[in-house]
Amino acid sequence: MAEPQSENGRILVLDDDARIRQMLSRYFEDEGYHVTSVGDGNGLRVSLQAATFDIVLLDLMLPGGEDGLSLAREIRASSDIPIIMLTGRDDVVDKIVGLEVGADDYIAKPFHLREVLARVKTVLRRRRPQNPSPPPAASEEVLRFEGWTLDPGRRQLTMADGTAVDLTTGEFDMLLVLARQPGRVFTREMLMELTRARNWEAFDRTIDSQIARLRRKIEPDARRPSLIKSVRGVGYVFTGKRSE
Amino acid sequence: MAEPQSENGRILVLDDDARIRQMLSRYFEDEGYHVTSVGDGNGLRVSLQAATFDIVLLDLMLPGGEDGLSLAREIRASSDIPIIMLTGRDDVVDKIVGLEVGADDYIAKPFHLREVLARVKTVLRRRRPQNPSPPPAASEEVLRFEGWTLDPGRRQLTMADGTAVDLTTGEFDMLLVLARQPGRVFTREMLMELTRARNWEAFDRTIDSQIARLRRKIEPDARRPSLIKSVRGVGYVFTGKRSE
DNA sequence: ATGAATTGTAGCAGATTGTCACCGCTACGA
DNA sequence: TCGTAGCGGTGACAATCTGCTACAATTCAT
Repeated sequence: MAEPQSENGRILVLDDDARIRQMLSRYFEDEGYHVTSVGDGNGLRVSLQAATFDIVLLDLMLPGGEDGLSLAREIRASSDIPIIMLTGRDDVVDKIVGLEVGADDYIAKPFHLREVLARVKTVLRRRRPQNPSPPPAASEEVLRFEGWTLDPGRRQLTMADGTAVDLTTGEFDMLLVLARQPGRVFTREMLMELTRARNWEAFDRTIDSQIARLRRKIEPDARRPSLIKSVRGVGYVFTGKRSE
Repeated sequence: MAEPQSENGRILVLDDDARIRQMLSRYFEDEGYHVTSVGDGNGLRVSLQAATFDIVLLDLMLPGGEDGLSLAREIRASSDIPIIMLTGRDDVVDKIVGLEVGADDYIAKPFHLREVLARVKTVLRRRRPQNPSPPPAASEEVLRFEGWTLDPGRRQLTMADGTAVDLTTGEFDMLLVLARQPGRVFTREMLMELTRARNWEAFDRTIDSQIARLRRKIEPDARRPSLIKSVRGVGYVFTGKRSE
């Protein structure tokens, strides 16, 4: 990347955990965003006074009497800057209230950086056109096929009997991309672009390996794949039948 | 190129950047396509009303409240004209959503004109059976004939007794193309176009081989084919009776 | 920082497909 | 009816491509 790409957007991060702040800062800066991070409500207020941001990532669980929801409400009172909340995994109430308060999306901790990036991009894009009615359609829908359940939000796959299948990030991403469009044949190049950040190099069998690993975990008989089939000379297709 | 060759296809380009529009226009016109280019969503709508096109090249990043994805969705709602999206280099979310919305392919900016031409040709050439680019859900119907069941979605063929027949990618594609139009005679050239990506070369018995292999797997008596018959001097026909 | 987990590479084995060569059959005219 | 030019059927083999195991390089989590 020879590009300067320094202004994808200005992000303000509020989290009491310094490691999380640093993690987000580094990642987003690498991605070409300008990041300011603060550890408490006052820092947030000061920063918002001092500069303008395109989006705020707001941790809802703050120590010491601080309350993320109040802060969100406070921000909303004076501006309509997009807010993405970082919530505890199962904090359903917070999520709901958060969206009511005017947050644009929420991400459950622990989260994957790639996921956060995706959400940020989505929100920023959605914002560009005037989007006066904040409550956006919540996050993505769950995909069901042949008894399996793929939950993009929680990033987990469960079998017919309810058992959770342990997929790695990469495996999950791969499955998600494929399963979203059953019957569509994806080339390796497309899969590479859609699941990795990296660049594609000519003779690369990475995708094949990943597919093999994924099959091992989800295909009853890896010799005769029923969910993910290969299309010689082209790539792979998801052949599971979507159910409602 | 002495020929007038003005009808390779009619392309509609939407991009807010006039330079890009011009670049694409000139290039594709040189290549014998008829190009109409517009700079915003309204232009797109008007053009689609006014004339018919073979393909749409759609920039996803539009200024001023316009949203390429919405436009793509809008187009899909009323027609199944092929769409190729022009996306930002790393915009994975856009790519995924774009494909979900029903785009046929995407090209990351900045792109090479050659590349665009290649993709356009590919998309136009084959509305391939195996590459169901039609609207997302449009899972195809299952074909039944003489007890056999051919399921394009799952890419599998089952016999009367429910046993799955193990067909290779090429065999499956071949059968699918033939079985979709029982009684229609396909020349070898058509079959080559419809089942392979490669180019056709004069003396090629590839199709014959593939047919032979396929027959071996599905014909009760390969000597006297009952499902796929040869038409001397022309090609092959599928003669199985479709049943519902 | 360090060990564990995940992902990227290599390379061999097995599949699948592209070509060739050879043969039998069909169409057609002498 | 016989002979001949072509065409289609096949088996054999080479060229490609995919599956998989093993191991190295990275990334992640503590």
